[in-house]
Amino acid sequence: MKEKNLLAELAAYLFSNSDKESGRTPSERELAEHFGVSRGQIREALAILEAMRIVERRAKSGIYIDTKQASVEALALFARAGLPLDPVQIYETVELRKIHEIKAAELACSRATEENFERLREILKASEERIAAGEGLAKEDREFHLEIVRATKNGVFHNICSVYYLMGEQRLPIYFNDPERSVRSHAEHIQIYEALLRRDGNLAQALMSAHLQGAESYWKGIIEGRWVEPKSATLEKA
Amino acid sequence: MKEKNLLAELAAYLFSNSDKESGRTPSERELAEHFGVSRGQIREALAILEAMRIVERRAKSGIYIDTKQASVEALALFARAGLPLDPVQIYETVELRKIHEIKAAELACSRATEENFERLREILKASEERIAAGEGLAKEDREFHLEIVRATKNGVFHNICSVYYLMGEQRLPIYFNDPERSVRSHAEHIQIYEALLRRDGNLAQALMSAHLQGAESYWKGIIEGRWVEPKSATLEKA
DNA sequence: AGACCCAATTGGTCGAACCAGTTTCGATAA
DNA sequence: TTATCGAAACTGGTTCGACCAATTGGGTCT
Repeated sequence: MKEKNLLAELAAYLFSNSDKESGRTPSERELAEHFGVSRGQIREALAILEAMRIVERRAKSGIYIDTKQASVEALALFARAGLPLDPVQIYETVELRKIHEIKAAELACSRATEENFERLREILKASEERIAAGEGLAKEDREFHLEIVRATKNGVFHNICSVYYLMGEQRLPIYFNDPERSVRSHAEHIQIYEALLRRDGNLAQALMSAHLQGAESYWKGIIEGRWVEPKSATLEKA
Repeated sequence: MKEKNLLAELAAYLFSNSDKESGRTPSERELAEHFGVSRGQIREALAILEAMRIVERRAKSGIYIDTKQASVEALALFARAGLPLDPVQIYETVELRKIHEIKAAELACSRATEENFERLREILKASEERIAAGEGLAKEDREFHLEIVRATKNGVFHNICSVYYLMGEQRLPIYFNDPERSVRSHAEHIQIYEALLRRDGNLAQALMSAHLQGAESYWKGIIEGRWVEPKSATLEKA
């Protein structure tokens, strides 16, 4: 088994192998030896981690990590890398989604073009097929919601959403494990699509709000006690 | 004069010195020679640029840049590095701010703690002093708005806002060049603060909405023709 | 004109070396 | 015993040179 993702492994290693007091981590040379790669490789990964504000490299001193705070970029990275996320942070992203998407639905009503509607139809069709096959629709759900953001024609908006949507990526499949949930979501998506098509801003907002309420309650329930571990068993209770 | 920020210079260089068709940039060895640094240095910078999705390194082929799209992380980086931002993107961030902060004001009404109010008072006091000194309040403005987001107690929300607030950082001083604008902003900040203190969510929302409308109109005016260049004269007309 | 082949180029990786501050720890002095 | 000081080990920062294998591009042969 080759190490596909040095970045993720390194980040995880640094988190667990750092001095709890100072945050000081093993040296570049030690890390290089531990991972069986050259120092250059380690430095490249550390440069990225530093740019993401995850670690701080102090010349002639050492590498320091602040385990208490994680930046957005860090969260996005972790999602990409498949590292576990704090359930509280997941809930927070859902709350943020609500803020974004309710407004996005309204804006999309006045700005969506035929291209957007075309994409939405494609996504809904794919969703239908997936449900017919008895599968959950994690991927299609994300695409549907992102396309609505895209329809606002605000590039920065879309970029930001793309980044933090990745955060929920690994948890989404669990949410859609329940087939009934997929069916209900799909039905709501269709309603939202129709509201957009009718350019009915108020209705679209209301539908989106109700649609997201489900997910919010779900995650809220999880952080309030009944936390279910998906696959990996190496998650701290935080 | 030493090159303080290789990353920014490299990014700028790659943008201008890439093949318009394929997006292919000079090789690592050429870049190293051009900037007078070792290949390792270039590779480190390229690793960051790649993590930020600004460039793509294809093994045994070359480095490619997609000048058409820039990710959020790229925007944040550019803001940090002091590179010019597309005025359209600035307007888009202002629109996004409206979405975020109106809701943030509402949430803050129910979640703000004494610590938040304390900070807000400090910021308002600093604003007053700055205005009394006849200066614009760029920094205090950002701090005021960020503190409200912080009062929502949603860490992810705060992180994301911190990131893209950096984008407007360089333009903000221009906005507040007009002393009258600083005075008006400050007065509105006080109103918002009082609404938060009274926990009046509806009022806080309304005030925030009106407050941000000014900035939105301002930037909208700029992207619609009358674009004023601040200091640097090396901005492409895009 | 088209198919083919080979040599130059390129990113990926490694290791050794040197520099100049920082840490660490043991020896020395109080 | 405790505090202080100094030297050695360690650390990140940076450079150079080398090798690999796949891609690329130009030239050649058919």
